[in-house]
Amino acid sequence: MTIAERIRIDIESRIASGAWPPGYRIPFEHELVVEYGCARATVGKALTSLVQAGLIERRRKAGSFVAYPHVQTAVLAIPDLDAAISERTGGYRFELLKSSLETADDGPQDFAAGTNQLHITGIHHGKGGPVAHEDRLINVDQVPDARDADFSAQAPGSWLVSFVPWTEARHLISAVGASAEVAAHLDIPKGTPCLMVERWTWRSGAPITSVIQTFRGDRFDLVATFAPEKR
Amino acid sequence: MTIAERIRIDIESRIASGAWPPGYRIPFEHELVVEYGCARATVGKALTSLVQAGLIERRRKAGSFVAYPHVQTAVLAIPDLDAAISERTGGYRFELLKSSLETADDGPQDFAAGTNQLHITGIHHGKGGPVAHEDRLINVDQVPDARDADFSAQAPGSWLVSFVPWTEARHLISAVGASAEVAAHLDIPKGTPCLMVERWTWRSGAPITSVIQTFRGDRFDLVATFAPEKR
DNA sequence: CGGCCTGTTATGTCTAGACATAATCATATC
DNA sequence: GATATGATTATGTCTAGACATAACAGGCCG
Repeated sequence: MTIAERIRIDIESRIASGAWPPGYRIPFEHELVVEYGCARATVGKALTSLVQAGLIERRRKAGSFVAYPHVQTAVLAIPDLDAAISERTGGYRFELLKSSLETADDGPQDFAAGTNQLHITGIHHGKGGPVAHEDRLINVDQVPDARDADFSAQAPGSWLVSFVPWTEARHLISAVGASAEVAAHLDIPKGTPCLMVERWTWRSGAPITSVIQTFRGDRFDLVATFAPEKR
Repeated sequence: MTIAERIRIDIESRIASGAWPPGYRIPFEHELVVEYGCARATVGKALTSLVQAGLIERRRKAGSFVAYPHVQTAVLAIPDLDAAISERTGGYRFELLKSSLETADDGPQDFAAGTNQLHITGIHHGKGGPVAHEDRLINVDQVPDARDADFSAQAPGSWLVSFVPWTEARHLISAVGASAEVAAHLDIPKGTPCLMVERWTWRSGAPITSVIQTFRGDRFDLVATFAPEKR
C-alpha cells in the first residue's frame, strides 16, 4: 500500500464512521505532512482522490471539509447483453429479425432527416428462451463498417462496443407493458411488464446509434453497484 | 487550463476521433515530456486521470496503450424522490402509511434476526397523483436517531441521505406487475407495469437501510447520463 | 535446449522546494 | 462607518530529480 493510499483510507474511514461529520474541517495539509511524515504532494494526492470521490471539498485558505451528502448516484453497469446473458443463464444467441438500409425521415427514434441508417431488429436468447427484444438504428454515415458487419453472427451491441469509440450516451429506463409484436417474439402475453432501456450514443456530438431494448421482466433486471455521491 | 488538463484533452480527443485506436501505444512519458516541455510528474498526472476514466492502460516497461472498450457503465442518478418529483411534476408530498418498530426475524427483506428495525411504508405523491410506493426498513441499532424522526413531515429517504453517511449500496432494477396492495395505493389496476427499485445500503459493512420502491410505469423513469467505461 | 541471472527500460511513487492563486483578516484611508 | 489595501495563509500546480518495481531481452551455463 502506498503512503497516499494509506492517508486516503485513514480519512475515508473516519468520515464513514461518523467521527468526522459533514462540515468538519479536516487537518490542514501541513498538519497531515507532519502526522504522516511525508511530502505535501503526497497528502495532496490523497486529498485530490477524495475530492474526486465526492467525500471532501477543498477551499483555498479555508481548508478541506467533509462534504455534505448530496444526490445519490450509482454506477450502473450496462454490459453487452451477450456477456451478461452468457454469465447468468448461459447459452447466448442473437436472432436477427431484420436488417435494412434506410434513409432517416425524422421519425421519433430516427436521426436527422437524410441520414443513412441501418435498421436492425432482433431477439437476444438465453438458455431458457428469449430474454430481450432489440430495435436499433446505426448511423452508417458515421460508422461505415457497419454496412459489412454480419449481425446474424454477432449482436450489433457487442460489435459496436468493440469497434466504435464513443464519448457520450444517455439512457432512459422505464417499465412498459409488452406490445403485441414484442410479446410475440418474447413468448409472453401482450401487456406483460417489461423493462425498457432506451439508449442514445454519440461520438464527439455526432449520433452513432440508438437502441430500444425490451426485457422480459421475469428474466432480467439491472444491478447497480454503488459509490457514494460523486461530485 | 492547466498543462496536465491540456495533455489529457489532447490525448482524449485523439482517442475519440479514432486516430489512436484501441491497442495503440501512445507516446512514452519521456516523449510527451519533450513534446509539452513539462516535468514527467505532470505527464503522469494526465495519464493517471486517463486511466481512472478507463481510456488507457499503463504497463510497466511496455508503455501506455489505448484501452479496448469494455463494459459500458453509466452514472445513474438516483436522487431523493422528494427532489426528483418536485422537479418533474411539482407538488411533492410523502404520505406515511405505517411506521412500526419491529424485531427482525430473518425474513426475505429483513436484517439479521434480532436486529431492531423501523418498518415504514408510504406513498410519494406528485402533482398529478401518486407516483411511487415505498416499503422501507431502517436498522435502528445503527441509526438510533431514526426512532425520533418524524417521517410524516420528511420522507425517510431524504432524511437518511442528509444525516447518515454510507459507504456502499446495491441496486436492483426490474419491471413487475403491481401487487394488489400497491395497485390500490397508486390508483392503478392490479398487474400494471411498474418500475421496481430495490436498494440496500451499508456503512462499513453494517446494513443501514433497505427499501423497495415501486413506481407507476407511466409516471416515472430513470435517466442515466454517461461517461464511457469507468473501471 | 531450457533455466537462471543480469542489465535495460518505462512506469509508479515519492521528495523538497518553488511560485501562483484565492480567500480571509486586519489595518488604513475616505 | 464603509470601503479599499495589503499581509497572511492554505490550497493548486509545477519542477527536477531520485529510487523502486515490473517486465522484457540477451547472454551464460548446465
